[in-house]
Amino acid sequence: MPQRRLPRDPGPPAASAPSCGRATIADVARAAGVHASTVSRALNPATRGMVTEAVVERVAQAAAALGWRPSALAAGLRTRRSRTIGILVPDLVNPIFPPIVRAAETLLAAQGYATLVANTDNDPAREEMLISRMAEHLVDGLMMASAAEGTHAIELCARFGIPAVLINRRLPGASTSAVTNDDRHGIGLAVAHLVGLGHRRIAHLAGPPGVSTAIDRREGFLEALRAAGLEPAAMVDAAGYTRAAGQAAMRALLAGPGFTALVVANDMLCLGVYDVLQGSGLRAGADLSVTGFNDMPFVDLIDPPLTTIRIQHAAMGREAAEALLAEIAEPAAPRRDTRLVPELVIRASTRAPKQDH
Amino acid sequence: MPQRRLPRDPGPPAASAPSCGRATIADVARAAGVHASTVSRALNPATRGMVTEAVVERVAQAAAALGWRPSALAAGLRTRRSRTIGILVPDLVNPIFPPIVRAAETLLAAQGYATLVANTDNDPAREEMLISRMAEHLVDGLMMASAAEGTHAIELCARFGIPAVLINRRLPGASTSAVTNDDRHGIGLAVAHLVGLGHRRIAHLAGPPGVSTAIDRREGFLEALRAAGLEPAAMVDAAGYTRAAGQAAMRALLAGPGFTALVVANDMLCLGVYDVLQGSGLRAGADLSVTGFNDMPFVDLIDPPLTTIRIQHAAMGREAAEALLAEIAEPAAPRRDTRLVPELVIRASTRAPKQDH
DNA sequence: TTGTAAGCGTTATCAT
DNA sequence: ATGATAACGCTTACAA
Repeated sequence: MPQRRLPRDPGPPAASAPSCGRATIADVARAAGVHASTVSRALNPATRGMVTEAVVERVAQAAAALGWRPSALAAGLRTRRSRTIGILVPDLVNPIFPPIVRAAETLLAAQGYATLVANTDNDPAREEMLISRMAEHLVDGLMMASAAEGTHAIELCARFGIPAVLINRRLPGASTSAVTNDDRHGIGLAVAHLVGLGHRRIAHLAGPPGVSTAIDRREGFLEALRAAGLEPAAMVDAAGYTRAAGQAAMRALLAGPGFTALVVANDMLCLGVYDVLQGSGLRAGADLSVTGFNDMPFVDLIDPPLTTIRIQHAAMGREAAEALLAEIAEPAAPRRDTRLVPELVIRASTRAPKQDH
Repeated sequence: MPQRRLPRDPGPPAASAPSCGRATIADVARAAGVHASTVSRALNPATRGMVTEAVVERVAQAAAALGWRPSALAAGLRTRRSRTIGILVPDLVNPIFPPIVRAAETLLAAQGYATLVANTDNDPAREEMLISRMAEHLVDGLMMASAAEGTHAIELCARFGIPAVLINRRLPGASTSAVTNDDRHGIGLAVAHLVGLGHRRIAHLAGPPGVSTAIDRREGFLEALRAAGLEPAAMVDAAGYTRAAGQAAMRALLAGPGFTALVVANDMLCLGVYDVLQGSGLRAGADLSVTGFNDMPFVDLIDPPLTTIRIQHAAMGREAAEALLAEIAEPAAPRRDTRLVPELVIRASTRAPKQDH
């Protein structure tokens, strides 16, 4: 006998398997002979205390028997939290991001969160669209790696009321928590290393203007040089943190005054530097000392292996996730500005200069 | 005057901004002077046709004015689709996965989907937990890269009714759609290249037993060798697709009969091969020709640059996403088994053998 | 400690 | 073409 479907037939009070699809909390309640709200309390670790041991047991058994799984959507609709965190990166293919995302995801998963990942392509419009979409999905928080300049990401998050944490780069006036590297210190390690090797004519291939990592590393470079009583031999800005931009900047540097060592703002740029060096019949290490920044995967395998500043990729993802969860748990808590301390990794791209000047 | 909170005060019928939090469809309805269901129809592209042009316009304006954003949770609860897709990878840090995930995410984002990413660590228990969690979040589909052996992933997806697509590896008896490489063909390209260079004593460093990529590449190796009228000089299985496993297998190979060329099952293993070679004072290319598989990022920069089989990383992610969306749209459609055709990339790790045997 | 009932924001069915 | 209403599955303030 066909029945009107919408007004769900309450059916016989006896325990019965769900007619179709997944079991709901009501099915479990029926099977356990208690009310749905009791099931909810028994199954939720936070409220389990309100329920008698025996009932908890009975409910758990019924739930297991029916293969009940909570609906994150239904719960989220009610509680206004989705147990979901969003991560925005410019481009997951850039090798510095996977370790960060991976570490964050692992920590978040352990805390019961699912992780949404999206690529912004450094495109503010796209970023805006992605943040809106994540807001629609009611993400509990957002981690943003290397937000592009001129982004409205922070304002958007604020408007949507989404707690956010910045990774890798800070943003000029933002009062958002951030987990970054101590870039000034890091670049100082490179300079000190080169000075220790006997270099006196040291140049800097800087990152793109306006980006916090570039600014801090440039300043750190100048500061460290000054501390050693030296002047920069040359300075050129790259147009972006890309291999191609590294090539262009390196060509510009070679057209200028001479230098025996080059402090580069990041490893990706170094790939471009190596390209140009190879094209000029020069060799990193032997003819020119080169240092990078990031110690991204496999720069230990390129030829010659790159001396660089190792950042704590995984710690960055972990700390950012922790900061975010803390902020979600206690929205009023003060923001954190965490600086991770990088270390120098010496490989074959740096040696003493051929001749002293 | 304090009021009871839960029974939401309907308030004056006049258009009024939402008291707090985001505007709902009811707020928009009030502002536009129509019923909520009309708003829903007007705002949903699929049902917009049911509503008068003028009303659509009025509703759209009201929605914009109130800054209304749809709630994916509420919609999902009702429609049983979350517009969310899950991607499972063993380890995002393995460089072959980011390009795949990135391409998939980009395509999915364009189709209005959000992408959940998680790392399984090749741990079946963890994988099971992650799939369950994604099921709780009601993912509309799941993409699984390199499912571990002995996994119950497929059964789980079936139980939860989640459409799934395999990437990179197939699974023995699975009738799931899969997007993989034509591994037999690919490895054949490597063999043909080496034979063409004059090699006659060719060995194979195979992948871990039981994995489809390893099996297909091993068979493809033997087949291509036979086609050239040759016998394998040696064959050793690696314990996994890791650098360490590559080292171990390479040591085993060096302990056996001699060979002038080595076909390795993947690039990551090649890193281990290079390590051992370096430790033995040998050089890839000069002393032993070596080929890899995957053309993962930066193997063009290692020393010597690796001759390898380039797979279509991005296409893999794209095709898999497309296949998944197709399956979601038409669950009854037949499964697809897509093989992407790889190509040979010749670099400095292969040359003619020093002397002919 | 447990039951009752309302409500989270949508969509879909029915009636008009 | 639009309105009324129930339902999606869960949580929680309140009552008992």
